[in-house]
This record gives sequence, C-alpha cells and structure tokens, in this order.
Amino acid sequence: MFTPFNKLNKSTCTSCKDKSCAVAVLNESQLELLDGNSYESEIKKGETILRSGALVSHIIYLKTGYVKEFIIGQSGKTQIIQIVKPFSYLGLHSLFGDKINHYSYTALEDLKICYIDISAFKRLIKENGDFAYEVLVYVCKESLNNFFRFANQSQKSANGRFADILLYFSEMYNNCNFNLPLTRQELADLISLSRENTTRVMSRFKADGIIKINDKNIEIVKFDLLKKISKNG
DNA sequence: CCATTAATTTAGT
DNA sequence: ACTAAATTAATGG
Repeated sequence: MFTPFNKLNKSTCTSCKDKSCAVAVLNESQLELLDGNSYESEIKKGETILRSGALVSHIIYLKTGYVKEFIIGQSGKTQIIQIVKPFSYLGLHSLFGDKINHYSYTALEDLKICYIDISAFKRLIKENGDFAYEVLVYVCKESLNNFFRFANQSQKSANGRFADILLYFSEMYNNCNFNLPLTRQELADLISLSRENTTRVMSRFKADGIIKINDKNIEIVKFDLLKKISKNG
C-alpha cells in the first residue's frame, strides 16, 4: 500500500497534468527541484491530513477531492472555515507566519495530495518572482473570499446564511444540482447555526419550493429567490 | 466468503 | 434531549 521509495510509477512534477497556477510558471530546473522534494500520496475519506498545532514540515497540494478546513474554537465548538477545492494549497498561511499549523484539514472524500518540503517551497518563492506572485494571488483571493463570507454571515439571519451556503456550493460545483459533501452537522458548523436550526431552515426552503432535497443531493429550483434571501439576510 | 447482529453515526422532531 | 434510520464494524458459521 504505502511505497514511499517507489517513485518509478509516479508522475513527475514536470509531466504533471494537475499543476497549480504557480507551478505552471516554473522552469525546467525548478520543476526538478520541486520533483525531488515532493511526494504524492492518497488519503481516504474522513482522514485528517493536517492538524492545527502540528509543526509545519510540508506544504500540501490538493490534487483531487474536497477538504474541509476548520478550527475548534475556545468554546470547544467546531468552526468550518471553508471547503477547499482541488488545485489548492493547504497550510500556506503558516509558510511565513508561524512554525505551527493553524487550521485542521480532513478529507471529505478520497484524495490525491502532494507533500512539498517547506524549505524547497520557500526556495522557489525566493528564486522565482512569477511563482511567488501566483502564490500571493492565491493567498489573497482566498482571504478576501473568506473574510467577505464571514463578515456578511455574521450580519445575516439563519435564512440568509443558509441561502448563502447554497449559493456557495452551487458556485463551487458550477451547477444548481449538487451533492452536499457535508453532514448536516458540518453544514451547521460552516454557517454558525445549530444543527437543529440548519435542518429546520432546510426543510422550510424545501417546503417553499426553493430547493429540492434528496438526502445529500440538493437542487436549487428558485435561484433568483435564493439570491434575494441571501442579500436581504 | 457471506449473513447476522452489535455499535456508532446521522437526521429529524 | 430523544428516537428512528442508516451506515459501519464485529462476529460466527
């Protein structure tokens, strides 16, 4: 199962079809440096990839699958910060900020990830301005998105929050019909509602014909109405 | 290997 | 908080 020393059948970074925007900008020798300092691995659904408080030894590149990023607050309650999409980096915040990792990450489905040695990653940033630029773009976009969501979320009622998150997923999957990658509890932890309140709002939306629900499958029927609810809180 | 049951997780009220 | 349903693990043949 675990074959750390067998790189023969692994794709190299050079030939990788799933390069990040940043890696796409590297030259041949830099790709080789990356290749020599990264290891591809598979993670099963439900496994924790990285825990907050752990020392940062690697940056993780998410090749396929979705991941939840969360912290456990001082009250002991879980707050999901965001759902991380494929072709993203995990643990970037800690690259220059701190020695330890600040968020926890668990797999919402089976994943393919690459561990990248942190000193190699730093070296690439220092060596290649275009690479650093792309990484910076990524980090900035992510924090803008998250702060925007959190600021607005805290000003909204349960209906608005739930409408928000439906739009969030439909945008993420680029589809009005999608399968929730989360349990009801996780959904609640994402929008800072109780689980009970979340299911209550959910079934009210269903009764009002705004959405159709089939277990984890959700179809947005009244998209415009949902946008209104999201906007008006 | 499959079937049955026990245990844990999840959802809804 | 409690119950029902569903999913997963454990057991025995």
